Amino acid sequence: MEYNFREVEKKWQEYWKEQKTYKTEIDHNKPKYYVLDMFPYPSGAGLHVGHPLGYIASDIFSRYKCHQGFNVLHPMGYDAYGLPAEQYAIQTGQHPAVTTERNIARYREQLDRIGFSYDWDREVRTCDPKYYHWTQWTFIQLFNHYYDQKHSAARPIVELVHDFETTGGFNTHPFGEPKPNFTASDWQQMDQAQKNQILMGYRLAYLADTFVNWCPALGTVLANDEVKEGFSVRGGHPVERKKMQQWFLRITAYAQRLLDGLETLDWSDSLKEIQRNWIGRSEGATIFFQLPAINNAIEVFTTRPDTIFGATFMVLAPEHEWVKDLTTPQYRDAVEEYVAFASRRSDRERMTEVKAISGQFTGAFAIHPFSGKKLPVYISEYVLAGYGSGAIMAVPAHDSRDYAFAKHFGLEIIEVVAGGNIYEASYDAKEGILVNSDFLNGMQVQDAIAEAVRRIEEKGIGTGRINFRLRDAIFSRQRYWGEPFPVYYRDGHPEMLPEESLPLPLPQIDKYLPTETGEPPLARAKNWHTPEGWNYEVNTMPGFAGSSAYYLRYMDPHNTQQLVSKEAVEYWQSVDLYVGGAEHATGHLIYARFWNKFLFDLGVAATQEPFKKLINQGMIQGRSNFVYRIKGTNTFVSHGLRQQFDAIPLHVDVNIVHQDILDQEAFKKWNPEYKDAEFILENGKYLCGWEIEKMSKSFHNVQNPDDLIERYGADTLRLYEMFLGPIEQAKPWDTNGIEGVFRFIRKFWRLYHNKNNQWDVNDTEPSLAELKILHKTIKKVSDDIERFSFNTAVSSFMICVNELGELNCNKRAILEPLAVLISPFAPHLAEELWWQLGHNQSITKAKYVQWDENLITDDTVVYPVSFNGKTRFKVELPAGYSAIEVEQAVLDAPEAVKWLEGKTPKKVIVVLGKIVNVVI
RNA sequence: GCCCGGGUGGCGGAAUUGGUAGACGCGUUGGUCUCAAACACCAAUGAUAGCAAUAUCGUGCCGGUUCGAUCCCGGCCCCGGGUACCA
Repeated sequence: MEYNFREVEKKWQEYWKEQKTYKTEIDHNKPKYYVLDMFPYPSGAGLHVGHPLGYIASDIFSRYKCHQGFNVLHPMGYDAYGLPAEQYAIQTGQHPAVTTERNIARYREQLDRIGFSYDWDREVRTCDPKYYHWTQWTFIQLFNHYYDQKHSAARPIVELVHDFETTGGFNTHPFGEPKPNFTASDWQQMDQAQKNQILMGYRLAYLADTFVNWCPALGTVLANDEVKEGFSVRGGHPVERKKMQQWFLRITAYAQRLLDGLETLDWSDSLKEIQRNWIGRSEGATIFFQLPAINNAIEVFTTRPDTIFGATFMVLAPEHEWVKDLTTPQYRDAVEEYVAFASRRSDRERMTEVKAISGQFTGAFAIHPFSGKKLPVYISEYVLAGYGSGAIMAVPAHDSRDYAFAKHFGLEIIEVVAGGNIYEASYDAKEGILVNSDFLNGMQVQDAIAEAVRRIEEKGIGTGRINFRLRDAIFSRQRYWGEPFPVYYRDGHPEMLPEESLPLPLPQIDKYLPTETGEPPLARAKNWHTPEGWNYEVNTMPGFAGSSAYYLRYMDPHNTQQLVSKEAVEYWQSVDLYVGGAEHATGHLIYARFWNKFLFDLGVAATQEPFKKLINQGMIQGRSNFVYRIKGTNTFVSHGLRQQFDAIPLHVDVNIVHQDILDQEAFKKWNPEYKDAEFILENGKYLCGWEIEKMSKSFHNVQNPDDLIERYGADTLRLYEMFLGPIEQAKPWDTNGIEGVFRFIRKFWRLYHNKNNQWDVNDTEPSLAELKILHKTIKKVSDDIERFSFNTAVSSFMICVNELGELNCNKRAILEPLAVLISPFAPHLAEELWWQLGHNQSITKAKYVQWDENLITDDTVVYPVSFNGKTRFKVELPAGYSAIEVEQAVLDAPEAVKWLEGKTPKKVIVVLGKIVNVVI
C-alpha cells in the first residue's frame, strides 16, 4: 500500500473547485501581489510538457506569496483569435469559433489536472464580444488622441483642432508629419477633407498608404515582428512588398518613453537589450543639401555630422519622392529602369544579396553646404526609404557601405578622421582626430560632432536630431478571425462608431476567404454597414490587439461600463511578476508597454509600466529516439551495432521507449509497416539512439502532461518540471529522470506513515538534529523561491526527506511545518497531509513558516586546510575561534607536520568560517 | 558581420559570482529482501595509476592576476538566441 496520488489529487481538485479556494477579491487589509502568465493561444494540438513550465513556476510563486499573507491575483485566459483556427476554417468550413471553443475546453481540462491556483472566475477570451468591446473602445481613443511632445503624453485631438482654429497650431506640439504650417484662418478656410487629412498625420491610430509586408499565402499584411528573414513567422510563407492603405498605431511617438521605461524594469538584460535594439535610438543631425537644378534642398540624416567634409556624393532610396524630378533627361531611362528593378525585388532577394552593390547616377548634383563642392546624386537600394529621410550624405572614408559603393563606382574618398588606412578599408570607429575638415581640424570625434551640429544650426542648414529605428505598427489584417474595427466610412472618410454602440460584433460569413475582387473576408458579410448604410471597415485587428491590455481586464473582468474600474486598478496597480517566453520581446512586450503608456496617459492604467518583473521560461526541447533500419529490409539493428550494417536512423515514438530501450511489441503495433519487424539485439535489448531536437509531432518526441499525470500524478509532474534545471534556461525534456521525483513524493508520504501505510505522526519533542534539518530547509527553500531557483529548492526537499528519513522522524513539530513548506510545489500531497494532521481548513490558508537562525548555526566549523592552494585535510574547530586561534590550531594539527615538511610557513590565510590556506 | 547568453562526469544539473568542484536526481555496477518479479533498501560511481592508504590530472582552448580562479582580466574555438544595408 502506498500513496494513492490519483485519488488524492482528484479529491482536492474537486474540493478547491467547489469551495472556490482560489477566488480573489479586493481586500484593503492585505497587500496585493499580481502574478501573470502570458495567456496561451489554444492550438488544436493541446498542451505539451513545455507549456506548463512557466505556469508551474508562477503557480509556486503565487502560492508562496499567498502563504506569506499577500492577496494574490493569479488569473488565466485565452488569446483566442489567430491564424491556425482560420486556416482550419478555410480548409474545412468549420467556424473558427467552434474549433476555438473546443480547443479551449481541452486546454482547460489539461490545466485543471495540473492543480493550478487560478481564479477562473476572472477568465478572459479575446474573441468574446464582452472582452473586445474594450479593445475597440481603446482603438477609438487612439484615433481621437494625438501625442503632445511638449508634455510627453497623449492629448485629445479636439484640443489640437481648437489650437489650429485659434492659433494655427502655435501652442501645441503634435508628434507626426508634416509640421503644422498654416495660420488659423488658413485652417478655417479648409474643407473637411483637407482638415481630416491633416489630422490623420497626428492621430495615434491613423490610416495611411505604405509599403507593407504582404503575405500572399496567408492573404494578409503582417507586422514587422511577424516577419523573419523574408518569411512569415507563422507558417513560413514568403512575404513581399506591396503598397496598401492600412491602419497604423503611432507607436513611434512613444519611442523615447519606451526606451526610458526599460531602465525601471526588472527584466533580463538580454530582453531589455533586444528591445533597445528594436527601438534603435540614434543621435545625429539632419542636414539640407541644396539641389540647384530643381531649386530645392534635400534632407539627410547622419549620426556622424563630424564627417561632413568627407561627404563626396549623395545617395537616395530608389523610392524617394524626388527621384523623378531631379533626374536629368540624359539619365531618365537608366534611372527608371533601376527604380523598376528595385521595386520588383522582394525583401528576401534584397537580403540574400546584401553584398552585391547596385545603384544608378541621376545626373543631378547637390551643393556641399560648407565647401560648396558639387556632389553627384545617386540612387541605390542600400538606402532605405523608411529610415531617416530616405537620403544620405555618403562619407566613403568612414562608412563601410559608402566605401564599397564609392569603390564600385570610382568615387572620391576623402579621409577626415585620422586613425585608419582608407586605402584598404573605411575607418568607422568613433575615435580619432579630425583632418581635412576646415573648422573641425584637430578635434576629437565627440567634440567635432557637437561642434558640427552647432555650426549646422548656426548656418540654418539643419538641426541636431534623434532618430528611431522603430516603425509605426501596421494594425490592419485582411483576415476574418480577429476583432472588427469600430469604424465606418462616410464618403470615403473613416469615422468612429459611438462608444455606446460597442461592441461591434464579428459578423457571420459564408466562406473564410477574400472576395473575388480581392477584398478581405469581412466584405462577404451581409448588411456589413451602419443603420444609415455607411460601410464598416472590412479589415480586422491583428493578434497583438487583444493581448495588449488583458492584464488590466483581469482586474475587473465583468465590468460592462469601463475597461477597468478605478477602484480595481488603484488596488491591483500592475503586474508584479510576469512569466512567459522571450519570443515576445519585439512583439507583444513592446505593444503592451505602448498600449499601457497610452492608457496611463488617459488615466486608465495606474502605472507607466505594465510588467514590473519578468521571467522568461526557457524552451523545453524534445528528446527524440531513433531506431536503425537496415536498408531495404524490415530488420532493425540496436544502436551499438548499427555501424556494422548499412542502416538508416528513423524517428520512433518516445512513448514506446523507456530508458532508451525499445518496447519491441509496442513498436510492431505502432505502425502497420513494422508489424513483422525483426530486431538485432545487444545484450538481449534493443537500444535506441537519441538526439535533442525541437518538440514536434513529426519527430515523435512530444510528451503531453496528461500521460505523465496518469502515470505519476500532478505533483510529480510539477516537481519534475522544476527539477529539470534553471527556469530561464532552454533544456531538453527527458522523461527518464521523472522516476527519481516520483520516488521522492512517496518517501515524503512515508515520513507521515508507517510500513502499513497507516498514519503515524506523534507529538514527541523533536531533537536538535531534526530541528536543524527543518530550519535549514526552510531557509534554503525560501531563498530559492525568492530568486526563482526552483530546481535547487526541489533538491533541498530531497535532502531534507533523506535526512529525516534516516532519523525516522515522525514528529508533528517537524512534519507540520514541512507540509506548509512544500505546499506551493506539491499542493495535492500537502493538502492531504494537512487534513490528516487534523486541520479543517485548506492548507492554502496556512501561514508561511519562518526559520530560526539560531537553530541553523553550528557550534563548530569544519575547516578545509590547503597547502599552496591544494586541499590536504580537514579540522573541526569551535565556531567562535578567532583567526589567530584557527591558525594556531591548524599548524598544531598532527596532519600538518607532513605537509609543512619542517619548514616555516611564509603566510597563513584564514577566512573565518570558510577555509585555511598555508603558503610554504 | 554586429549585439546578447552559454560551454562543468555517461546524462539533467549544483557550487546564491574569489574559498572543500561535481550537491540533488537519472543511468550504470555490486548487494539485501522475494519462489520470482515489481516495490523498497544498502554500497560504489570524474579520469588515470595502485591490492590499498594515496598520488597526479581535471569546469571548451592558450595565457595572466591572486595565497587561492568554474567565478576576475586578455586572446582564441564551439554552441544557442536576437538582428540584418537603420546612415
